Amino acid sequence: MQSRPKISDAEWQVMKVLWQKSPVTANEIVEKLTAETAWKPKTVRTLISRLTAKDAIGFDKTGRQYMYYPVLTEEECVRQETRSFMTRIRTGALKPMLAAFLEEENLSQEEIDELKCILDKKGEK
Amino acid sequence: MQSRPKISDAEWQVMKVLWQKSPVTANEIVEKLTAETAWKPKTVRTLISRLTAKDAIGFDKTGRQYMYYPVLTEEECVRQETRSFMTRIRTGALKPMLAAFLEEENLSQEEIDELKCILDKKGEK
DNA sequence: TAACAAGTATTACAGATGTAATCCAAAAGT
DNA sequence: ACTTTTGGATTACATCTGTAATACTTGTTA
Repeated sequence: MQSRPKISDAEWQVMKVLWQKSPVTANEIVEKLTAETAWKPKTVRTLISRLTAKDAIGFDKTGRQYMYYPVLTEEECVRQETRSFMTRIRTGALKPMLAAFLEEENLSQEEIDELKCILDKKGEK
Repeated sequence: MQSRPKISDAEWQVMKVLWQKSPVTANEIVEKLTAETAWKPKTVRTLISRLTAKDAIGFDKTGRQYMYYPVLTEEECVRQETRSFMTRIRTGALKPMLAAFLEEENLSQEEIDELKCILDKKGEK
């Protein structure tokens, strides 16, 4: 069971590692994250455990070590986050919110063009 | 003290009420929110208390009732949320994320046009 | 002025989260 | 085979959140 388990901030870090490359051992995850963050190895282990408990990631036991892989895709999770972000932010008018959002981001010219392209497609449909 | 207190999901609902209109009495907030949500009046009171504790909102005591008003502006809060949303989501490439983001939203034609307008302005500058 | 009503403040309590440490079992080395 | 190591499972614990209920104060009313 797990329609849409909530992934916490810290857990997201682990998901991101697995989305980049999988399957990997717990140790590989630990190495990456202890390098990027200030977490102790045990902390990362805890996050991994919680994610498996939530069925957000899975593993195959190949001998002593487990090989972890993501169960939830990055797509779904981004979608999920987007939804909760939007409901949180939105007061009614979408525009001021998105304006602030876009202001906040330092978009490159290419990114801007790509976004316009996406919007065009949505527009004509 | 409060550089950037974290506003929880439930607390955001209260902030949104105050951003729409302020100052208001606790009762007005309670009425709005018990109508929109399934919360009991006491629950809303708790949220109000926590927000004052965080200095996210303030009040003037006029007699026995307090008049509440937001201390943090909607702008700052949206910016804040945007930032944490982006750092959470972002793996490196902005595009796939924003694509999913825009896909997810059901934008009206007008909204699409407005966004393109915002993008244009960013683009030319 | 005493009792009441209406707001505010305090307390409650379970589950999520951040951040680990300790315990246990099996693999690996001696 | 016994001990050491190592990785996974269990336990820890404070804070934050969701969701309220109870207690306390002080205007208001009889």
